[in-house]
Amino acid sequence: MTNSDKKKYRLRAEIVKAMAHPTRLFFMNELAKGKQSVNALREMVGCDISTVSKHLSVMKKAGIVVDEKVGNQVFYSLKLPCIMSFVACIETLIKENAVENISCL
Amino acid sequence: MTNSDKKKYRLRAEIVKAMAHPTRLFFMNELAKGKQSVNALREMVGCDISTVSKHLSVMKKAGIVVDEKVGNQVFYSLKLPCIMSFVACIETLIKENAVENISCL
DNA sequence: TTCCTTTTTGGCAAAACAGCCAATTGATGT
DNA sequence: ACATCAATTGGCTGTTTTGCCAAAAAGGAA
Repeated sequence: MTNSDKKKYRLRAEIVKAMAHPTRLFFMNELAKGKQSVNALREMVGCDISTVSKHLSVMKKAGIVVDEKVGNQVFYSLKLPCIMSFVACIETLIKENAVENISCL
Repeated sequence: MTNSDKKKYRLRAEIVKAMAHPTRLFFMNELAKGKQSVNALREMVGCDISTVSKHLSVMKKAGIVVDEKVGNQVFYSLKLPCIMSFVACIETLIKENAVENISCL
């Protein structure tokens, strides 16, 4: 594995890691429907606003979402909708796994 | 967020987490080309065989890979090739981000 | 059986992550 | 200026993850 390969996989991992959390996957789902303020997202998940803000900052740093200030508040939106096709694939995998579990009974 | 929603996102996160590591993303790439033994993968990445085995076991538990015993050794292969289309999407995102960084100079 | 090869498991210490509170920053209005 | 609302940041603790070594399984060959 070359050095630039290592960099490549580290870069990919940074993005995948930024999705690897239930709350952040939920945000992706909501933001795919349209932009939302930090507080609106907070209300949906019910945890501390600082926690929400930190989740969003991780996603922003990875380039998954973009933020936009409107007056007092900050709206986040999904940067690349193609990201959601990946979620569809994950769902396929979940269904596959479920079928397998059933056949193992 | 309903209870079954929470479960849904936890389930998704489990799979995404199993990909969220440079070494594991590299393995996905290699296994997409064809099955490989644990030791062959170890030689590619250069870390301890126990580390490799644990990475693979995480991926297997998540349903990303399947294993197959052949005599002495164990071969792993990618379960759902569709997973790799997600990597393509990540690459798009990386390129997008790179372009943005350039325009910020 | 004994030896050798391949892989998995247990255990441990270092590093990274999650989520809360408190304090701060930023924008708006009085 | 002051108060208020929205969001971010710092700091802290508890949890999870990583990656190594050593030990144990699991096969195959002598």
